[in-house]
Amino acid sequence: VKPELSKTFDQRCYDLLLLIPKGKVTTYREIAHALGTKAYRAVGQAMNRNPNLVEVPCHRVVKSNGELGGYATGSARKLEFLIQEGVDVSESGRIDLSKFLYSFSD
DNA sequence: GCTTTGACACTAA
DNA sequence: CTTAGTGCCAAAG
Repeated sequence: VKPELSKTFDQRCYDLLLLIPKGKVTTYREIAHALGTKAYRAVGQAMNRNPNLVEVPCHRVVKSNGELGGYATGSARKLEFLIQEGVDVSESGRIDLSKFLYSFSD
């Protein structure tokens, strides 16, 4: 993927989110990596500020350890969305990244 | 332009 | 498995 440098960091994050196929998830780490930075937290900040939950599938972004992480309107919504898209979430609220992780490596 | 704020990650104990 | 501490970096105040 070739992020457009003219856009803001936040915008680039959103662009990457649009590449995530349905039924898959990615991690804050993967996004940061794809952008060539280690701003894991800044990625989360971008999501948190994202007012537009319908344009950007921010619910497909989880922590690198497989936990759900947070969500602007409540982590419960995030869980529902993921289940709805076919992602298996274990009882403890974890996702098997070896099966559902989408990488931006290209 | 410096300080604070986090939807995180990693290591060590 | 859990807790505690450190690092990270863009955006907002």
